[in-house]
Amino acid sequence: MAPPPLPRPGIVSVHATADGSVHVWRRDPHSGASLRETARQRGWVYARNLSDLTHLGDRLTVSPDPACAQSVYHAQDLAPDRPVDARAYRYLLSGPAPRQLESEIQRGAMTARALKARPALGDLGGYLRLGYAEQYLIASRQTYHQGLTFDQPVRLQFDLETTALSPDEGRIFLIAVRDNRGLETLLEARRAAQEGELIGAFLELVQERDPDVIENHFIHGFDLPFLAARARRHGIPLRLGRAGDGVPWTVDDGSRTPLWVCPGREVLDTLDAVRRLNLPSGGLKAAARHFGVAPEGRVYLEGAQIVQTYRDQPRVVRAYARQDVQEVDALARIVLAPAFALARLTPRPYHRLTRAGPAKGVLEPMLIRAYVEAGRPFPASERGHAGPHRGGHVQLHAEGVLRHVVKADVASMYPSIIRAEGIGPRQDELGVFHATVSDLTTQRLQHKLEARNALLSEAQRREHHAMQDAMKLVVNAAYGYLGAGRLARLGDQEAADRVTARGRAILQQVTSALQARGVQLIESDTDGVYFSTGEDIGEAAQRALIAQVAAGLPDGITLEFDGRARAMLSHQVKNYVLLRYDGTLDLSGASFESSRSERYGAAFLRAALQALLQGDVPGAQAAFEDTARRLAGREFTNADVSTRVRIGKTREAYEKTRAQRREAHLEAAWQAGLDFRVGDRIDLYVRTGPGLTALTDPDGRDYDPVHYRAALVQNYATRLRKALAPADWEQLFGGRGAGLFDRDVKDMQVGWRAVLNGAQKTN
DNA sequence: TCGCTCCGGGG
DNA sequence: GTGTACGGAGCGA
Repeated sequence: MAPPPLPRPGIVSVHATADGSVHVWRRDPHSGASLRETARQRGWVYARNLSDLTHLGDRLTVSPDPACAQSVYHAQDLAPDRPVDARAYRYLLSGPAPRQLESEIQRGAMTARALKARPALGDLGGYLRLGYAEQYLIASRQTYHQGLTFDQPVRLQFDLETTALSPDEGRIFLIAVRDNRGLETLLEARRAAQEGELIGAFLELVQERDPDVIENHFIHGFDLPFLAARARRHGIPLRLGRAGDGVPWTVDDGSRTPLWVCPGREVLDTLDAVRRLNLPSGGLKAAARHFGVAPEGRVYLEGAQIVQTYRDQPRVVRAYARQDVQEVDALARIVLAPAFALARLTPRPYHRLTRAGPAKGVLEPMLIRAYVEAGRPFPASERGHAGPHRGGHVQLHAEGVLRHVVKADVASMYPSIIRAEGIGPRQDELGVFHATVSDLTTQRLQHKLEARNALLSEAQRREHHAMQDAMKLVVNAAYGYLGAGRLARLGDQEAADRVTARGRAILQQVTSALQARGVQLIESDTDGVYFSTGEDIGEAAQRALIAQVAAGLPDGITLEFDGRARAMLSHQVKNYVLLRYDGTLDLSGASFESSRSERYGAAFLRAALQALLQGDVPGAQAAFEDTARRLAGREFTNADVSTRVRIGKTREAYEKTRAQRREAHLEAAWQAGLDFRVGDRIDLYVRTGPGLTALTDPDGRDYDPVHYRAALVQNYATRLRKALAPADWEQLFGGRGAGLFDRDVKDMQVGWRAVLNGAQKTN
């Protein structure tokens, strides 16, 4: 490769094409000015051997030196004087332009491998090729965003309001636009005939504001495809970008909604980032509320109401649309910050990073870059090994209600082990895996400190926080990458096994040391352990106890205090409830936080848990009796007992199969005459007589009390079994009615029992 | 337990 | 024009 140009800060977008032209947009970190540069690149591909290129004859030069500009095709031999694994990528190929190089490889492979059709480069074994922008960033030793904070690039948000969800059925009547330089405006087309002008005005506005980044929620799945379809219908070229004709295109990256790429501007979808957070809903409004950034006086409109509301009260819809883009801006600052920071670390464009997996998509390009920069062959993949992979150690030591509970965990256990033990893939002769994890961990600590440095501004601290978050993401991906099998080029399952084996040993050491100090273990899981001190010894003493155990651990391994609780109901591994000292209840695991829970049952469970965790058995009984009484007296509404399910068919599709096979959920919706589609959610409840029924009257009370009384025991009271002696549980919830040998409830106590050798496994 | 398919989300 | 793919739930075998 040619000697790298000097890296310069402030890259906000790179558009590199197969013909070798590269456009780079920068934002000057000091003046804020936008700079555009044009470069050419030859492109490069790692190759195992040169057997597909013999047809090039003397157009191909082979030497240990990097290509010079004159050589048409060049193969740099990265291991000229040493033996190298035949499966290693020994050569760095380059040509006049990426496409020409690739075409020659493909052409040569057809003859060399006697193929009938021209193969895709990706299907040809023996090559390692990255995207053109990635090739440019690595070759020029640059990454995005050096010296830039999140708001230095011009960020523009826009949001469409349309008359339907599909561009075949609806049109755009309003576009809300704002940017982080003070723009906030609405463009409208009150009549259908004005839609073309509306789109034109929007495109003009984008060119005028010249943003580096375009953001919205679900922009890849809704706004851009809708806009593109409507523009096409009007014959308007969608000049949104700033290179070539500026028209965006889609890239199928394997996800359901293709990625839209806009030359010279980064298209960022806040939904992609939100999806990583596993919130109950990924919707814009829910995410904004979750992060507390919903604007004051937020207008909420159902999608289907929007058109009618616009007709009757246009101001409401205008406010709604304006708030949408404000919300996207606020949400983006939070959820896009990790991707923005990651773009400084890995040689990939910003817009790729909300979708890129942290291992293959973020870490691996960094590893490849390290080999390219060192001028060394990229190692051959390890063949997977046969032995079964063992994960972390998970064990239940006690079940029932325990008091004064502490959680201790090993900080960043797997990365710490990788670092402390020098673990890395066998084939990684440069040790870049270990060096990368190690460097990132060190730098991360620095950023963590700076993020808390009171001398820095809020914005600076936020940048440091985002940086340490990004580094954490990569570092945590490292273990998974080792074990990822064939997908990971520098994966090594044996190394992954060494990490987990060491982790199990460390956890074992922690639990033994705790036991030796007389505490009761409750549950240990991979890198953490819950235990009870029996008596309340206070937080300081609990922390001191953990510190004593930590002192016996190997260098580089830290055991931390990770919270405490007044009491814990241990139900099953990973299924437990904590009563904090401030009275709040934390429920964990599918047994306690199922999305299918009915409102009446969830309320009972919380009330009963609250009582039991305070040792108040009569209180739990009262909650049960109260719920049972209200069920029998139909004091709950149908909505209180209903559960929400998702529909997997349309009404039409079900109509066809209904005669052969009835499906309970669909049948209920069908009977109710609902016009349902795939993905619709419907609420169902059980009625006396007809059984499962769609909820059409939420305030009604015609549910089946007998069914729900049984469900109260089966689905909810069951979760309390471990807290009580079996006979007591039967007496309280078993539904036998009062008996001769009944104990007085006031004499009953919550309790726990040790689980001797059960429930031990690895995950 | 595994492997496959489908969904999310937007007006 | 770009690039080997997201994560979880739910289902059937």
